[in-house]
Amino acid sequence: MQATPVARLTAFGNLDEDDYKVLAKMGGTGRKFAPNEFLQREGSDFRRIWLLMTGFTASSVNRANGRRRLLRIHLSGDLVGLPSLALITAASSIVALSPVVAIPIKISVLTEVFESYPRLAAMIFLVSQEERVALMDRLISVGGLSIVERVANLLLHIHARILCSDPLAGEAFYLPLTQGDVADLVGCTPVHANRAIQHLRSTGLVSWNRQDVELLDRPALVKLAGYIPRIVERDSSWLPVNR
Amino acid sequence: MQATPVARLTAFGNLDEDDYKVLAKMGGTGRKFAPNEFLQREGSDFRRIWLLMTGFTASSVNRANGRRRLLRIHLSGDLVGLPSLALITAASSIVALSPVVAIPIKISVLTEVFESYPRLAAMIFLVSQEERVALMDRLISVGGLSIVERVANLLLHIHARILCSDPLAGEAFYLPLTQGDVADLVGCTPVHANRAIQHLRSTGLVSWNRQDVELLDRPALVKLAGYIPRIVERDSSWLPVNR
DNA sequence: CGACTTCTTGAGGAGACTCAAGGGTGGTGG
DNA sequence: CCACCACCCTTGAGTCTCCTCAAGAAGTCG
Repeated sequence: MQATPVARLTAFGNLDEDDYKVLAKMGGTGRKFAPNEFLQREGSDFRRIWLLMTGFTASSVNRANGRRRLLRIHLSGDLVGLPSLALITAASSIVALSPVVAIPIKISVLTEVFESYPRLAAMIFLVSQEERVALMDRLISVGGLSIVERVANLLLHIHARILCSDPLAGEAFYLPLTQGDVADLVGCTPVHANRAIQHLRSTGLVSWNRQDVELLDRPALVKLAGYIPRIVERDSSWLPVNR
Repeated sequence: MQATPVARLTAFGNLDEDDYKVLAKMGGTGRKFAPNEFLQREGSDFRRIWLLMTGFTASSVNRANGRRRLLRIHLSGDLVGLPSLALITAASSIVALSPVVAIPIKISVLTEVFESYPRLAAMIFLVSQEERVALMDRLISVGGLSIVERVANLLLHIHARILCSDPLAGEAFYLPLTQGDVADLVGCTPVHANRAIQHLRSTGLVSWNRQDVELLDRPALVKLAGYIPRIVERDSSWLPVNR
């Protein structure tokens, strides 16, 4: 297992040797997915989780009007499919937005983690809490901001996530999303997403050509979007120790 | 600890004697809160979780326009404050919407649960996943439905939660929310919430007088709101056993 | 009884949607 | 190598939902 995919876990504290040992068990062979291919289908009762290695994926649901709604974007290092563990059928699909590599993980590994690696279990638990906060932030965004503000918010969020796994990345990043994808993410029509993007371009806040995005004026974007950086609590003293 | 507050846990499987023993440690004396009183403040770095015994609470953030946004409603049996465990400062406030009784729980109890009661830990983990699904459902609602549909959705959701802790409850329930609260929950103005409620009344779907709500035609409401019942997976075979 | 909050109703305006059509780009196959 | 096709991006015009502002009615609590 490379360093990158565990970045979300190590944000909360250091992993010990045993943790890495059980994580290594997760590291099987990755499966490849093409854009718009599904890792999981909404309504399916087949229970499996994935560890994302590379690429962009999103949780998706189908809408009455035929379009889809993208609820949450997932990047490398994310463990996806956990929410549907609680239900008899999957609440959302998981769809690849770019070429993706993901490792399927057996649920039994999760059993072992909870039974024998309480520290690791608690850290996975914390990542899930972080996801809850992220969903709440998206709810604030969708319910209270204009489309231009939501797009700015989305870009800042993705940029922060990329910085998390690659602290040396600058203001520019690769974004393999169509404007239709952006529309599905911020909850509007492709036409309107296009207008919002052009507004960000014309005001000089963002450069966005094909799949290359650069945040030209991040402070202004932060102000525009009312963006609140979420800083994770590292070395939480309450974390249990492994036996 | 009464039976009701553990309903969300037992939905996933049976608890054993040890589980109840550690849960009993949680059961200190409840603190009372008046409506609009805060259990937790957005931005606070004081880390604590609460077990709700009675009353309605909600996760709340302040908006630029002076109003607040209610992100998620919490009822008795909910463990609130978990998401902010992952962050250095609380992402949202937790506010009482009715008279509330809640038991403060020390974080150290959580440490003990993860260390020694893996089955209970996994069940709390599953409730958090269920919460993620609920947040995704709210995101679908806010991003894709009209105000009338969102209000219908909210009523169906609350009704389902009440049925969960009291299976004998009928179609009528006590809802201690003002129309302003409803507006903050569905993400609109009080004026518009009022119009939506009147629409539901005039079409004979809902009876809503003061704090008494009755769903007069639940099938029609379900259809209107595109409501999808989320059924939890009971007796998940992967759940660990306690040592 | 008076002050306050909540509920209700009206009118005008702004943002986002729908429908529609044209232009650019990459991929495929002849 | 070129023609064609599919998808994505772009732009325009009209419509509708929802918001804002405003004010009055009803209910609640001290």
